[in-house]
Amino acid sequence: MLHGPAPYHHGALRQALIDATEALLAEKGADGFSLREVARRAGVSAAAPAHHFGDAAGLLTAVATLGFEGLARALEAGDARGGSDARAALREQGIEYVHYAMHHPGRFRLMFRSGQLHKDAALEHHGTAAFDVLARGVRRAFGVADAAAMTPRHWNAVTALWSLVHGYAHLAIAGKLDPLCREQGLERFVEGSLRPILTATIVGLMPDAPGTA
Amino acid sequence: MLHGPAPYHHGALRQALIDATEALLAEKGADGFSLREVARRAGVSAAAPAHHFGDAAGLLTAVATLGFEGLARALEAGDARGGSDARAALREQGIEYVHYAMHHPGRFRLMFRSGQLHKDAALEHHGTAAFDVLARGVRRAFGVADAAAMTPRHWNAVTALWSLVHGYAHLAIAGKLDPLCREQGLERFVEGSLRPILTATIVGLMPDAPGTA
DNA sequence: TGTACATCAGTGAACGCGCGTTCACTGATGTAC
DNA sequence: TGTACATCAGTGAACGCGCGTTCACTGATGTAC
Repeated sequence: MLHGPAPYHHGALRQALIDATEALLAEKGADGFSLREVARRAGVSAAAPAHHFGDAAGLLTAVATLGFEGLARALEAGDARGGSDARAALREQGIEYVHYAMHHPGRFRLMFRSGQLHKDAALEHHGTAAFDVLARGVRRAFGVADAAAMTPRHWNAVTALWSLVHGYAHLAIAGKLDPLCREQGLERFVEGSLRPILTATIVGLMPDAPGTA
Repeated sequence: MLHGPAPYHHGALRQALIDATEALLAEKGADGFSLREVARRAGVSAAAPAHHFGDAAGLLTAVATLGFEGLARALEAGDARGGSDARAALREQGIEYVHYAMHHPGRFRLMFRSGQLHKDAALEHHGTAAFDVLARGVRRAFGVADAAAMTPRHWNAVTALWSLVHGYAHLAIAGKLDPLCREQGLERFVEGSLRPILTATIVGLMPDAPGTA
């Protein structure tokens, strides 16, 4: 297959820029990001990214939005893996959350750096959607049928689980858990510690709730 | 008291630069930071900060080191407030951790952005010292006399509590808890939710351990 | 106590660099007839 | 089906800016005698 000269109209510039941004985030984090560097990697002119996305925050917001979409999918997959055991489903969601962050550290950090993102309906929507997966999981584990029936105690459980996995994820990708690994790699350490931590925490938060649906 | 012309030798340049950096972090976060801006705020020449600290990472490392020192002190204070009740002491440590982050968000985030910091013995030392306050609290709550007697289960409790408060702190300063506040301010929300969350989590992590020393 | 001198903290002008943004442009695409 | 034209995605050279760093310097401080 012969490669002619690049066509004047890229055709998939948006995706190319997003891919380049993902690669850049993975490699250097959000600090190494610049519109010009992204343009260079995508093989387009320096002005192209701003032409498409308005400014750097526009491009980063698009990437963060996709990030929340991916996170929500991951949480759904964890939830499904738990099957009819509501607590197991919640635990698997937590494991997915941490794995997602560890596999996409640059993207994950970006998603929570609101200072570099636009306030945007799509971003907000997908952020809320991911949160809702967790909230539904907690509701199911408590046996609360209706979203309106959530009490402060139930919301506290949501907050606690989110905080737990969010903190664990952050510490893991910041290398702060490395000293706790003791010979084994981070991957193995997480495998050994995250599940019991989640199990114990879930029991603490809902000792008397129905364990399975 | 008359202010003469600024003396050629500043005399407290180090502290002035650290103060300016703290103010800048508080105002614009680590992204708005530059050596020139710090110099401007401290009223010294553009070259002065690098002269003193080598480079930006040097100055930021100094600030982060002080940050860990302050965090350790805050945790100690929380621990003391808990008195002889080891679980209460642990809970108060957690509350201090979150409050520290909320009162110094820029500094707190910097402390965990190892990409912008030097690997430094003093930084490492004070980071470990803060961690050790928490680890000692857990040891006491489990009734483990010797550090060498810590089992994986005990370390998991340390990891879990650290993750919980770290995640809670991050979410709080990122504004992610705002939608959960329901009319009340973040401050009040934290006051109402953090304590029960910590209490329940501690129970989950150490259901059979001696509650008080 | 006074003088000479070394040290070194901090200066300030200059540098080159990568950045985001501009703007007149190019040329592929899609639509009207 | 062919032609004319509007649209607009993307170009590329140029701009001004703030940055970190350099380097010859200044002048206060501390020490030796």
